[in-house]
Amino acid sequence: MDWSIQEISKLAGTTSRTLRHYGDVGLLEPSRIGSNGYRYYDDGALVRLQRILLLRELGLGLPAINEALRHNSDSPGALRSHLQWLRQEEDRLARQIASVEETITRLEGGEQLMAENMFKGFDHTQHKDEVEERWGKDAYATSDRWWRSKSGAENEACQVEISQLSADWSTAAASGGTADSELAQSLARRQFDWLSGMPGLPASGGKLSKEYFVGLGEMYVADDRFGANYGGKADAEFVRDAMAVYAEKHL
Amino acid sequence: MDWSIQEISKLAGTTSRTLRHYGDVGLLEPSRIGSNGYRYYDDGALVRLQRILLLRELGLGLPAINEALRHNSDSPGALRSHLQWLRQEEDRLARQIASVEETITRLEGGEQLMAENMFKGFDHTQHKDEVEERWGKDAYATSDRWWRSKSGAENEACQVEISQLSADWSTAAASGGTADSELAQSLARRQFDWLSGMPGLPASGGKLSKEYFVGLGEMYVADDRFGANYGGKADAEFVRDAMAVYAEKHL
DNA sequence: GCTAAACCTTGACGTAGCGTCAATGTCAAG
DNA sequence: CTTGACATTGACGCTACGTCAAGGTTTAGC
Repeated sequence: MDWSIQEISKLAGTTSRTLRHYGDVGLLEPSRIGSNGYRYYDDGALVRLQRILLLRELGLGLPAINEALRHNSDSPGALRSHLQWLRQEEDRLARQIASVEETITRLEGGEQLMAENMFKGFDHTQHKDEVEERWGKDAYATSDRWWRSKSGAENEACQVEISQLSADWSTAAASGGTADSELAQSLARRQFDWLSGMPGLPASGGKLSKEYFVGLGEMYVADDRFGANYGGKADAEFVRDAMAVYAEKHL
Repeated sequence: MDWSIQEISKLAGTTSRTLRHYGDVGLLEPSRIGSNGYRYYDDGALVRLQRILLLRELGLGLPAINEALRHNSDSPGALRSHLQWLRQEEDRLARQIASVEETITRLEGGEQLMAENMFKGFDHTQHKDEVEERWGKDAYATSDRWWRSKSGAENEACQVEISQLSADWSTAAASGGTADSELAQSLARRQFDWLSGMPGLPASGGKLSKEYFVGLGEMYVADDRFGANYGGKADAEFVRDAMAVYAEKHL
């Protein structure tokens, strides 16, 4: 007892195109091929097809399905790892939804579509490649995880803090003071303190590493994103210099 | 002040390939193109690029981003509809996760990776919404549990039985007999007996409810899935009529 | 002035899983 | 014999780029 390609496709609730595709990728071959080239499927193929479709509905990819069926159709191994992936996706989606909601809220509050960008460049996570090269992959990953793990409220508080700091730097730079002025140094200390609150950053003697702190200042100048969010390169240089002075004095 | 393609890609934390792609699809054109064909981007382009990347991280597609930026970069309209889609995805994922977990549990219980599809359309559980509306949630849930609770062997036996019944219906419909022919009526009785074996179905006087039996026949016609598994709408009508005749005579 | 390194260009394939023509051959019914 | 339904292979399309490939440009060092 066998069926034509269209018959079996209807039996299983799919399309003939799908069956041809499964044949092409070696997932389900016809049990017989007529002299005219027609594909015919028997009930063994039907059972396999139904298993394939079941697994597909569960979200597995075709290669994974092939593996699962080839290895042992009744062992939950493939499903377990697939479940992990699904949970990760769920997490990712949840975070993305939270981000979108937050962004909408901020837009409604009259803020610009720049919010995180102001923050960008202030910590090292935006200089991924360079930071990985200089301080190792963990520094980036840890800090990034930390940032992403913050709740909406915490996140917002962070944003406010960094926005304030950012605005104060701008003001100070515009006021024409020097990098070793009291104002600039107090800002450098706030910046240091803020960075100290982030985990995974290079430290020495329990404090944020001097090398890292100075290097970050250099990045601000080298990487124009920072300057782009402020008054330009001059401001970035001002910040860098103030940080360098602070580092020499206190680190 | 403008940057080369690689400079701006690093500034924004992306790649030159991405920038070329954005140029190709008209999402972000270079602000200037040198006589040698080199692309150059100014700070206006940088701002736009950063907005693009922000929206992209939120999961919007490139066309949607283009719309959002062209229409009004600070209106949350696009984000709202995107949020809806994200929530749907979240729902879908949650359901998929539940299904996978259930499947794993059943596999651990020694059950087979069964084809529920052969069975599709023949009982009411495939018409979930409608059956819940007409006969209450219990009818669906009970029957579904019953089905799922069957062991692999039982399940397979069931499959064979229902496949046979299904095939016989097809033959009878194709043979051109009437709904009140002996053949059709014997099939209706087999169908009735089979359904009688399922728990949770509406009954009256110890027998399967006439109303339910007739209604199920109507569903076969109304819901194209049934016809799709057979010879089309005509066959479904044949089955429905035979069932109705049987119900009048015996219920 | 030459050369190698580094950076630029366009072009095209690959990805996941089919949907959707297109051009053409085959089969069952009237 | 014709018509219509169904079959075949082939190839493009879709998302958002990654990844060569082949070849031109600029820059830095000798």
